[in-house]
Amino acid sequence: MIQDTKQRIVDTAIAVFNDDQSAPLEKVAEKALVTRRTLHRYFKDRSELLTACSKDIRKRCSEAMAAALDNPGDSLSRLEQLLYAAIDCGAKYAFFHKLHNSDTHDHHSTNDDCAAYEAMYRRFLQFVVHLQDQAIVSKHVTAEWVYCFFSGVVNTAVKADHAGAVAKMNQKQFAWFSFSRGIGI
Amino acid sequence: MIQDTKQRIVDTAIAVFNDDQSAPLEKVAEKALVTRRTLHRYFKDRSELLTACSKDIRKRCSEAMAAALDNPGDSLSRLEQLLYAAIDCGAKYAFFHKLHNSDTHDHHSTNDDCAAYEAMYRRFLQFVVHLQDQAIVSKHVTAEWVYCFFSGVVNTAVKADHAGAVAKMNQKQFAWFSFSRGIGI
DNA sequence: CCCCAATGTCACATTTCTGAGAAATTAATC
DNA sequence: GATTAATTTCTCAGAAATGTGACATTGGGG
Repeated sequence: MIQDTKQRIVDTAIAVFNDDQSAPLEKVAEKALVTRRTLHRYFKDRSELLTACSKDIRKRCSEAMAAALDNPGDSLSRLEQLLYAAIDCGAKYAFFHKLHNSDTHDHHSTNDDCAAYEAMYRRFLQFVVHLQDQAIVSKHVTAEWVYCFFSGVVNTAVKADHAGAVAKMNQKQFAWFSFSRGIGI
Repeated sequence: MIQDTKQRIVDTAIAVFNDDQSAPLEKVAEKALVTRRTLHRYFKDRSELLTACSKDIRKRCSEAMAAALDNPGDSLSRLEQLLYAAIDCGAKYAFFHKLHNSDTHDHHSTNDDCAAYEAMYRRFLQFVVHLQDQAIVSKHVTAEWVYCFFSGVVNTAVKADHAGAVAKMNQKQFAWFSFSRGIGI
């Protein structure tokens, strides 16, 4: 039960901060259905909450991505699973990406969260290059672009779902359609 | 000169708010290379600045998109020009989209800005349906998804450029490659 | 029924953000 | 070089956000 509330606050905070970095904590508390006072019982201050978010993201998101890549099966279906995994992470994935690519963020490989992001990023690039060597992914685009595009499609899918612009059942189907073709598959 | 500063503040504000809605005005002023006091001389308060941003966006972005659609030439190249126009609008386009799709935003067709957004949105959908009828765009995806995807690709291209993840000369090329194929062209 | 852990309520000090006045400074124009 | 417009600097008061302490309330488990 205690973990329940704490986790709910973190999940809410990720969604809120992903949308608005400087949103007041009151907003997070409200959406998490607790008082600001309760929020502060679990997290001393804003930065501690941010840290918790970052850690949670690292754990869930990074692990989900790694799991998809570790999948048995051919490269192509691994790529597909990777996309689905990221979409399932939703705001978490979006925030993961945003956190480590913001102007203010100074990257330190010594920081566990940065290291995890970097590892995921590197592995992704490597995987794409591998797919390009197999002539599965087009060489008209760079691996860096494929990564950006991947993140973009995930964001699009998550937002479209949230806005109700696509039926739930179509979300992943459309995302994979556009992503796979968009990288020349 | 007076217009210079005012416009610079608006441009900066759009970029800053696009990244962080609740960013303090100090941040906007700093990036616009003026004092917060100067900012307040042009804009009474935050909401007036926001309004100015919204109007500026409507003007530049909406017009650029309309111009691309009014182009002579075949449908396909119009679509391509539309994408390039949106990418050229950069943060403005992103913010246009964000403003009118945020949870807090309550849409009123009577509001000029909302009306402009709605008009652009409708025209886009109509155009896509037209392309689908001509069998240029795949019918596997809905027009709504194509719109979301379009915005997503624009965002991706703008961010990738800003982050230096792609060479400037490749930005539009990659974006069109991924977008066009991503909708089944 | 009582206890205890989780949460809520309220009150408060502190900090940051906001908006505006007045005078000083800079820059361009004549 | 005097004049004027634009901007900065300094100041301040009020608003909003933040963080905390003391105490009340609630809702299971013993």
